[in-house]
Amino acid sequence: MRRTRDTSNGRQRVLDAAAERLVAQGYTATTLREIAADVGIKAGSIYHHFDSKEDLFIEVFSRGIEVMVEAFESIDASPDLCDTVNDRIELYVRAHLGALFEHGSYTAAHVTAFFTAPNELRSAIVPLRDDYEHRWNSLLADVLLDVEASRLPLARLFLFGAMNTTIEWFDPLGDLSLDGLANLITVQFLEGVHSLNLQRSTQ
Amino acid sequence: MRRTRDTSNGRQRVLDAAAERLVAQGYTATTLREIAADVGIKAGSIYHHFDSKEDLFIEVFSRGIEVMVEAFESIDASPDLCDTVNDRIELYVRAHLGALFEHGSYTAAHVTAFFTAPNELRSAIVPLRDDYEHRWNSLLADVLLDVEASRLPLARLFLFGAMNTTIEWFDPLGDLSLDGLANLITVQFLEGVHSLNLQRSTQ
DNA sequence: GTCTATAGGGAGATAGAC
DNA sequence: GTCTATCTCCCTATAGAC
Repeated sequence: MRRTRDTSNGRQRVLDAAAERLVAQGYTATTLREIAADVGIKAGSIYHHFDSKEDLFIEVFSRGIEVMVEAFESIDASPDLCDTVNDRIELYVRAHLGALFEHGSYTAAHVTAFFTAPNELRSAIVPLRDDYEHRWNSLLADVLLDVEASRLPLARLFLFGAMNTTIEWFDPLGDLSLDGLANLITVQFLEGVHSLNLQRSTQ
Repeated sequence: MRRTRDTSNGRQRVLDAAAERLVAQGYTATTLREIAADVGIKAGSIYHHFDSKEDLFIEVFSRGIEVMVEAFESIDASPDLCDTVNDRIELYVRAHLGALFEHGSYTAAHVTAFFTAPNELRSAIVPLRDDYEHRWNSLLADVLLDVEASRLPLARLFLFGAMNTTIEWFDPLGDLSLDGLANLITVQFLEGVHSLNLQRSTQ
């Protein structure tokens, strides 16, 4: 594998460092000086790659969603990997968790630090977030034909809540594997969502 | 109702303003100048009430947990309000959501901004968090006798994930009431948690 | 592509008058 | 209990040398 001279390498390392700092500290607490030090350059040099701090972090957050979308689409592309509806959903849950824990810090940065970013930056990212959420809503509507459709968007929010907060406590090196975690979340979600059919309409 | 001269009133208003700013902006982005302006005083005056920014926010976060604990204990104190296990859990879920949406911004501030605060501050709060989480683990263990006990701590984490992220999307003025939300979350959680008994052991 | 040097602004915190 | 004034520090961002 030939290693060509990659001019974007420095830029990439800045992005990686920014994502890691975001997870640990949030937006405002993360300084360009720290990021530069992590990479081994000076703060001013970052402006050769990005126009501003906001510009840099827009790219980090966007990449965080792209990682999730790519994981989601990789399941879409192989629709015959499993037999049952439950197993199919579990694949998507596993992909989402994989984006959080196995493909760098970008998705983790997005999930933990998005709400610590300035409003203007968030506005630029919201359409991408909406797109990913829409994919999930469509998936659930296509697959859970026996569940009242109007309940699914709310159920998805509960599912996202359970999945995304794993970033606060799950240890990939602990006893429970990501596969095991995906299985547990999926089973609990699917049993729960089916129960909504039996439920009295809400006040 | 006689209105006595209350020397802690100014202090209380600073705390309230700090909690609201925390929800909107996170720890580092919230400045003492802003908080002072919200209250109608100058930044330097805050130091008459608190030793430091960190000191002020420790009190905000602590109060956020106290509100949850008080809501939890108010259910403990009236154990004969309902017949079934499900209804009983629903009362606690409703109390937790009430702390998030109906008793000021303190609990919301804690849930959204805790991880944006400096490490030293977080360390001071962690024992209080642990205490509240322990109450929930005990509650579930006492009440869900038919569920394998080792699964309950994980199930509680899923439940907290679903409850706490409602702060990102739930609108108390919308069509769905807090009672309705509590009912939906509880039903989905309980059906899901019972399904764990049937599940293969995880890898 | 990275450096040094620095401009310009805003943060937390303190001292002392009122 | 609040004010004004100010100290000190660190941030983002820019300019120009190498």
